[in-house]
Parts: sequence; structure tokens; C-alpha cells
Amino acid sequence: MQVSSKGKYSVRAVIDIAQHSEGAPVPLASISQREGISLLFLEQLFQPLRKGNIVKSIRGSHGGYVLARDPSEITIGEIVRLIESPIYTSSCFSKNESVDDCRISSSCISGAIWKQLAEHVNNFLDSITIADLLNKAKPEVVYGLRLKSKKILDRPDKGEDLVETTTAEVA
Amino acid sequence: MQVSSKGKYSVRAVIDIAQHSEGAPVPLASISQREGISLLFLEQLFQPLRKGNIVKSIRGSHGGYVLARDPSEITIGEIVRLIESPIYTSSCFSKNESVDDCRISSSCISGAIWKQLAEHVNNFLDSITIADLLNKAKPEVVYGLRLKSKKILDRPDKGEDLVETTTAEVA
DNA sequence: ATAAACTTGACTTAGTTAGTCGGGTATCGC
DNA sequence: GCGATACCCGACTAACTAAGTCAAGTTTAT
Repeated sequence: MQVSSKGKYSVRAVIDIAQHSEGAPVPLASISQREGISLLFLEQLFQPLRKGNIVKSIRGSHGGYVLARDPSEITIGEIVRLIESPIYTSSCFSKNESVDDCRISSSCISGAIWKQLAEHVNNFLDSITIADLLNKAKPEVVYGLRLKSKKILDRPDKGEDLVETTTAEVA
Repeated sequence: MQVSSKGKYSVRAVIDIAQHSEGAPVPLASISQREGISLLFLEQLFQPLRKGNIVKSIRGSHGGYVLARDPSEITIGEIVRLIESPIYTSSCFSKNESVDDCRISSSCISGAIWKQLAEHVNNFLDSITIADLLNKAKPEVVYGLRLKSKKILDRPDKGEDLVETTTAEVA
């Protein structure tokens, strides 16, 4: 039940482009510096983003990436689905059986939940565009959640639960 | 962005107990048979469930497990959080830096999203109790989503994307 | 031409997940 | 009591996935 680091990094990278491209292409090297993401890793992330029509690449000297569409037309959901392992699905029968073989009622009952959960998640992420994030960045309100900046940063509630990941955690 | 098999199996197992215990304890062996889950695996799943006060164990001959509370007081969210790796958190600064070092605005901006997503997911899963699932099992409506049973089973949309997992997929 | 910058695909490493094994301990029914 | 039933617990392993690296390109502006 985690969004992968790849997904988080990708969203950050796209925001970075939106913030720093003034019509001119933004080279990965500069994103790498600002965001503290390895250049080689970024290159890997940008292939799906390019194919998914989130960004356009401009090759050659003074090249880089620009957004392929208006920030208001790029949703977080799109980005995450391009980068992440397939958004979760669930079926309640094994692949060797036909639909009619499904006789485990508890399986079917709970199966509906996972499907609905996936829909919820997708709807939520699809409701947020890059433009939303850019606009809401300066005012202290992001998406209906009032944040006193500090509050969200040191998360007084979850201190103990921080899992040690290989490198620093991504936001 | 997946609910683990462990989480799905656990929910199924708890439903199974609710459906088959008539006051009497339900042995894991019978859950194992009905649900097609390895006995050894079930044992592993039930330790956290017991410690989390979802089920109570009754040892000895004719023992087994019963629900520790009324089905209407057990939510899916509780079960999943007990079984799954820590529900996801995100911070926007690395652990070696203090809060004030956070200067990567795109990181903070997007970080708020993951936090909100986690809240959404938890709220959704916490809004569904075992009792809900039991009650809605027979009528064709589960949780506001009208399902024509067949429709949800063969998922006409996602056919290609089915990932081959080691064993059969869990619902 | 040359350097900046993207492109591609294979590779490595570490961690997680799913599932197993083996040897316990408690309790019931006879 | 004693044996069968069934939970208890911690270590183990195999497979997979995620994160990140590397090397050898190709494209294009100047």
C-alpha cells in the first residue's frame, strides 16, 4: 500500500519542469541538481513520461524536456499510472478456472472492495492536476487540507513509524 | 500501489470465520480448505490479527478462532493495517536534515498529495465493516456499487494487464 | 566537428513478499 | 493421565520487485 519512489520522483520532476521551464527546454541535469535525483535514474523515468505524452523531448545541445500539454491537463494519476507497476487489479478466481467456477463467496465479497479502492485512488489522483499544485503552492492551503507548513513537515503523529529505506525518503 | 496478498487473504479469512462460526470456534484447517489458503500461511496471518484484537484464539481440541468483536465493529482498514507493511508515510526531507532544510519546493508540494491519498485510503477502508460485507453479500448491491455479479468477475476492461503472480491471484 | 543532451537496454543490489519448516504449548475428551 | 487436536512462534528460503548504475549509442545546435 505504497506509492513507489519512482512515482513520487516522477511527479516531482514534472512539477520541476513546470516551475523552471519558461518556454525553454529543461535539461535533466538541472532537474537532477535541484531535486537531488540521480541523472541516470531520471533518464529512466522520462522514457514512459515521453511515451505517455506528458513531456516532450528536445534533443541536441540546449535540449531538454518541456511539458507536452498544459499543466492543467496533466493529472497526477496519469503520471503515477505510467510509472508504477500496473495499478492494482484483483480477480477472485484463478486464471485456470472459468468465471463460473468461483464458489468461494468470501473471495468474491472482498474482491469488490479492492476494485472499489482502486477506483477511489484513481479518482482522487485524477482530480489533481499539475496546475493545481503550482497554483496552490504559495498560499498555505493545498487541496482543502489546511497546512501550517511546519505541521505537515514534522508529522508529530507518525514519528516512530518511519521506515528506513535505502536512501532518504521521497515526498 | 497494491494491497498485498496477505491483506486480501486476511480479510477473506475473517469473513470466513464470520460466516462459519455459529458461536463455536472455527479451526484454521477448515478455513484453509474452504478458502484454499495454506494452513501454515494462515497461522502466520492470525498472530497479528489476534494481537490486534480482531480474533480470539481458543486452544486445545475443538479449538479454533472466533471474532473478538461484533462484525459491525471490525473494519477492513483495521485488518489491512495490522497485516500490511506500515501504511505509507511520506516526508519531504531526508532524515539527516532538519525540517528547516527543506528547500525543494516541488518535494513539499507533492508530498502533501501522498499524505492526503493515505488518508483517503484509510477513510475508505475504515468505512467498511465486516458486517457490511456479510449483509450486502446476498443482495446484488455492495457498497453503493451496483454489481451484476458477472460484470465484476470478468472485468472486461483490464484483461491484458493481468500480471502473472507466482500462484493464483487473490481477491 | 564537437559538445550538449537525449536514448536504449542490460546489469546490479537490496529489500520485500509469499510461503515453508520444525519444534513447541495448551486444552479437551476419554 | 494421555493422546489427539489445534494454536504458537521464530527462523528460513525462494522469487520477485524496486532502486539505482553503466555503457554505448544517436540527435541536433552552434
